[in-house]
Amino acid sequence: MERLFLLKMVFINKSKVMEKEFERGHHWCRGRVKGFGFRLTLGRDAVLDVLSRTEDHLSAEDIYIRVHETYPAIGLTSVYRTLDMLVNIGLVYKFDFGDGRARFELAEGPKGKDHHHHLVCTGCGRIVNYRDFIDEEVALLKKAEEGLSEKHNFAITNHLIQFYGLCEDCRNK
Amino acid sequence: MERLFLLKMVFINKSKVMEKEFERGHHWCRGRVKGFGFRLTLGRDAVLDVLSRTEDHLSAEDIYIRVHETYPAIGLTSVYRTLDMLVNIGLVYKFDFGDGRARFELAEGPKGKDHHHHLVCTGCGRIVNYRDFIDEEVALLKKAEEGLSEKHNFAITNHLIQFYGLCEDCRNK
DNA sequence: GTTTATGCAAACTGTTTGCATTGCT
DNA sequence: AGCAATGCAAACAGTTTGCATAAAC
Repeated sequence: MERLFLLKMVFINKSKVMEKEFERGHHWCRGRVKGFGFRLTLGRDAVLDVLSRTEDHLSAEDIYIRVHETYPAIGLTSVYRTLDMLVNIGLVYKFDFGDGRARFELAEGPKGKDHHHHLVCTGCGRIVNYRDFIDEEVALLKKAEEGLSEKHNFAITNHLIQFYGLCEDCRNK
Repeated sequence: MERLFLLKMVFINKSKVMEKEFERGHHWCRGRVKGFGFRLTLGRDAVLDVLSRTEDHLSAEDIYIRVHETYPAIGLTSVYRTLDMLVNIGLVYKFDFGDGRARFELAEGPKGKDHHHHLVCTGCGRIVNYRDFIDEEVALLKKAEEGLSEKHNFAITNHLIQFYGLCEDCRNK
């Protein structure tokens, strides 16, 4: 009960503070969830909140831990189920960076898509978002998509680009 | 597997590989394995043989089953350990297509690199190799690599491109 | 004869599922 | 009220590890 109250207060305070233009992340997501006929529960809202507040690439357990701080009632299972649902409705992307656990990030911010790709350090696993060369990539990929659709009869919906290498720290070892 | 050791062996082995002209099958791989100081066992040879005979993207268990046909003494554990070693020396690529199991393919055929990327059907999991637009992609990626190396201080060693979509069969359902 | 590689079984890890209960709407 | 969503524990799948044995070199 009191944690419900606490959670509400957090939201209220945050809203007041951030009401301006630095929107409190995921309001717009809620309509999307409901729009698909899913119920907007505290757990789901908390998961969306965590995702909307970070640039990191969180694993299910990372998310569970962070949500747990403000909403301790949540179980890891629900995090998995929520993420699965969010991926299915296209609100969240699921990535694999080769370390055996899935990573998640919001597909879209309040300001629209934030198209970027990932730079993965094969030494320490660090992941960097980059937004350079995106225009050229998109142009090329559009072309490739058209060609591949025709040649292989695929209806292409998505693509993935990742670069692998060693970050500065790992190179100096 | 110590990095230092591997690096040394790479240089020593370079000439050996070059002097051995292109032979049939996976003969050329053997020198590479030995060159790195590993023993060429029946099991390892059989794994390489399976990989060299297919265009498919086999999982560890797929490989185990195929090797088992000609060399029933092999255990799944050895397949995993062999693949791990082959990935480490760069003879094999390891991929993840999102179905929860790793897939492997020979990095290089007797005729040299066969640079290609993958088209993944999200309906049935079918994977198609494509070799179109590779030149343009490589040109763009080279450029991106240079820029990213500089900007994010990464020494980029590799990249991954995948397209996702629905194949013809899955679209008609 | 050394040292590396192997097979087996058991451990591990991330994820999924069955089921009784809770709690949105 | 009614049904979707949840938590817990147990199941699951792919992969890894410990250890005694076998086999390359």
